[in-house]
Amino acid sequence: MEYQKPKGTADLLPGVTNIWEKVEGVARDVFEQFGYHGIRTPIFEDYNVFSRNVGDTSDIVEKEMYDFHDKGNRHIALRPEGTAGVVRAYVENKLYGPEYPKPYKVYYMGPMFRYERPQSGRQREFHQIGVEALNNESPQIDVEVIAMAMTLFKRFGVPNVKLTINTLGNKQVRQDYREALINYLKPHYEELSADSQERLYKNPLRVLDSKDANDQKIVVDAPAILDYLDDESQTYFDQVQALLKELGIDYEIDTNMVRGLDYYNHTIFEIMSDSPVFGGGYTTVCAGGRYNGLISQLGGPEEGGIGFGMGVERLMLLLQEENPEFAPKQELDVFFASANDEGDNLAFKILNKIRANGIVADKDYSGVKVGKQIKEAFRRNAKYFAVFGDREVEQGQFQLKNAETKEAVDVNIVDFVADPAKYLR
RNA sequence: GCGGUAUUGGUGAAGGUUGGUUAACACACCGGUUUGUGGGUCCGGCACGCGUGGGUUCGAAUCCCACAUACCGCCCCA
Repeated sequence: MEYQKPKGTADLLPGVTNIWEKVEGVARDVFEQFGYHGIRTPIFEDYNVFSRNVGDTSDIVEKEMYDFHDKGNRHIALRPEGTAGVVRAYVENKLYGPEYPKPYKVYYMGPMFRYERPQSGRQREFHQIGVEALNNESPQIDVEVIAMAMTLFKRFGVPNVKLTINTLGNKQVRQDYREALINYLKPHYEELSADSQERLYKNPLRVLDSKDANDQKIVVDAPAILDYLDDESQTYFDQVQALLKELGIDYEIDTNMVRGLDYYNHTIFEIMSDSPVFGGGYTTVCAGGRYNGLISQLGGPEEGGIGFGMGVERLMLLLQEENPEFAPKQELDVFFASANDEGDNLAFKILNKIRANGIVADKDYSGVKVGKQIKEAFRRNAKYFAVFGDREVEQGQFQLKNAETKEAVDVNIVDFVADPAKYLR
């Protein structure tokens, strides 16, 4: 093989693109229903848009960013996530102005890039569907965003997912808690796994969701963030929970749930699946949270925001397992076969006429024998197939056959072109 | 970034430990049997090559090295 695709990328071919397109279509419908509209921001941004805002304690910035210097010596990075670019666009276009709706609600879907070791459901070029609700600090919006994500999974036909929420509190809370956690873990330093020892000062919250069994034992008695919430943060979290209950949305609180990106605070949530495709245990397919402070950090006003991102590749795995019938089969209304040149020319002309009526139609272009052409009709899932042979064409007709019932009728060409749908039910 | 397993036609793959003449078998596909109506039968065709590049050898899919990619685990994350 002379050329192969770059590591961690994928070719999506017909047969799977129909599933992707259906997923995107369903997502769009749901988002629009909730008042969100599409936004498309660049796939690459100034390196600092991500490095200074996504967070420099996260590996995403430290070692997973796809960055380079362009011919003008600008430091560019392929976007590793969606939020920073959207917020940058929000600020740059002054979408916080009085003439714009508040909150400003957008959605996006597209490729993201992280330089990491590929595994099932994770690639270097991967895709996310995400939403952002900017310019708000209302628990109602938190719950709306969560409800929207849950609705999405319902519409995808995979209702067996688990919602987990937590709060990180405001900036001060986060700081206090971080300190308390370090103080708790310090005496256990020698017992911690090597990974966790490293995490202790860099990002102590990460120790909480360590997979190491011994770490987990230590963490059981660690202080919980809920004990460090101030009144404001506590009230906010209580309101979010109350609203979730009002909408009848089931959830769990996981005080050990943390976030890979630095900009989060207050409400964070994940939607997880324990589908066997993920090889046992829960895997996150959708994650989001609030990021008050990010907008001002990027040069905008002091406003809050909240959003989520969904990994499309993981969603595809889930869909394939839990709802394989999700995407419609590709099929034809009618396929034209012909026995001679005259019939073939006739078929070509009729084909292009009835397509204008919205009929999904195709014909043979290889000139093989009629029998082969008809075989092709079945292979393509045609509902009907038409045969243009000597006998029929002479009489201004063709034979139309229902592929399922095998019922065959001779159809007058003029009548057929006038109202093809009548014959193709 | 670290560790492990793998890579043979359109597909599933046998073969590699014991290097040696035509790379097994099956499916799919193509042609014929059938100048006109899908799946049946029978006949025939279908890898000058075994991820890529080197090396060892009289000779390599088989042994050695490097690289690439895929998959699994860690890190991390959606």
